[in-house]
Amino acid sequence: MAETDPNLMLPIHEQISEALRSRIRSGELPVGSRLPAESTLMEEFSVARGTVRRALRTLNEQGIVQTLQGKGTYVRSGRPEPSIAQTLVGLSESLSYSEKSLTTTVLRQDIVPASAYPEFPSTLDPAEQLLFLDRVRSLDDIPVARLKNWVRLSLAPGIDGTDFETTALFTALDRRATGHLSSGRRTFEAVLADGDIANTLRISTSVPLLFLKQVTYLDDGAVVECSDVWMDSQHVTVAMNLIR
Amino acid sequence: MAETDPNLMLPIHEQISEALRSRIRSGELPVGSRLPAESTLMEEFSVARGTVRRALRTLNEQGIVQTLQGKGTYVRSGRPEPSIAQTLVGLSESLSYSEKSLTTTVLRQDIVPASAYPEFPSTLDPAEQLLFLDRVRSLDDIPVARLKNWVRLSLAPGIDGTDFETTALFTALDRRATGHLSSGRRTFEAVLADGDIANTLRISTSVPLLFLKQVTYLDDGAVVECSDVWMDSQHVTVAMNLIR
DNA sequence: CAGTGGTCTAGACCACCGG
DNA sequence: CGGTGGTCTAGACCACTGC
Repeated sequence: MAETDPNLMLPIHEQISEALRSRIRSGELPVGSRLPAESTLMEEFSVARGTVRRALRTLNEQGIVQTLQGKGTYVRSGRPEPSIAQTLVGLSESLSYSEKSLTTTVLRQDIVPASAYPEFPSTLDPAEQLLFLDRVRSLDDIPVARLKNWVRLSLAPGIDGTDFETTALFTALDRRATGHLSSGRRTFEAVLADGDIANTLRISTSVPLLFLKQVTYLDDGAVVECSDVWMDSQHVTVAMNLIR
Repeated sequence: MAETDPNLMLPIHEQISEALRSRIRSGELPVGSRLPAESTLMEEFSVARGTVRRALRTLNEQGIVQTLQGKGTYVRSGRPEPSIAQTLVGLSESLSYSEKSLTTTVLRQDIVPASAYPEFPSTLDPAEQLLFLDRVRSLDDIPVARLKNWVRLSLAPGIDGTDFETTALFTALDRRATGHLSSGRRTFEAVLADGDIANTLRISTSVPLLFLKQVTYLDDGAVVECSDVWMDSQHVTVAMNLIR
């Protein structure tokens, strides 16, 4: 693997996976076709087998190819459209695939001490400042989701000046965070709406809601943000695509 | 790594990841603590570094630990919920990471014509045979999930002879399906239990349940199975890990 | 600086698949 | 059977972390 610009130096396994991705995009490796055997790729890229396998692992994890023992590695049939749940994106990024108009109303946007939210999923100095965001998302003017977010201001300085009616939280985080957003975790539960939630979603308290708890991590493992989301599944469904 | 029973022979890296999972469950490795360094684990298990890394990779993918360059591998905060959602696995595969005992009761196991389930997510000959499975999953004898599955017998011949109290559906599908399981799709909703569901889960009809609709595809894109799952989120939480 | 994980090599043996 | 991927070893060098 030649590499001309030292600034663009990427691990060899990433260069290989990108080269293969490119062949798949161009149609040189059509859907359903078999990739060259690992031994062939070793020779072609002049690397050890472990490096080829590391590259193929990435493509498998991305759902681009599927490796079958004793048979080979095959280009997957057409990639499913981006799903809301599989990669780390904000709710608005995923809902925006819909044709309906998405609007956001900010109910509260305050700076609070960490002691005001002891459930924050990592231990904080009680005096640390958090940005508290309380919003309602509507599709075609029907409220469908209530979102409460807590953001560590020390890890996203200046984010409190954002207009969150027009800017998605993830967009602001990408710009302001001291590190890169790296991973997240979501849990799903079913709950009944409490009075406050029911009011803003204009439903009764006996309606079951989809409740998501989310945590967003930076590269270094620090929790930069966490959120509670209640969704009315009569109006929005959470879907995800899965890879074996 | 000694291995006495050749029938139970598992790859060494899986034995190591299970050993570490067990230490985490038992509290020997508490939340937030650092795992032994890879070099230490090499000595302890008498394996090469690559094998240790393969084991840690599994735990990372399952969201149980988080590895940080130059620092170490840490036990993740939060309950170790099984991450059912990121890769295509059956419910039992994901719940089995819990320390509780998982049991399955089969309520019905019948062959029905496709006409009996018009909601099947692909167009079928009304006379085609489907295996209908109706099961209850319990953790420590508390019923936590009700599962209804419809499997196309023509794509998984002989699967109707399986004992589904001891064999997971995905295990049977892996063995019987005419192609490889390749992908799937899940949707999440919150619903109220109807009378029948409430009875089997021993809850009232006003309890909100997590409702999952799932579809499983083969390599060639054919729908081989679909299912409806109701889960009591007071007892089980669905979690997923997300990568940016 | 020492310790950690990330990458990479060059071999080896095995299990699975298909003809 | 030959070809494929799955596992595993025993090294090596490097980048990042924290003291």
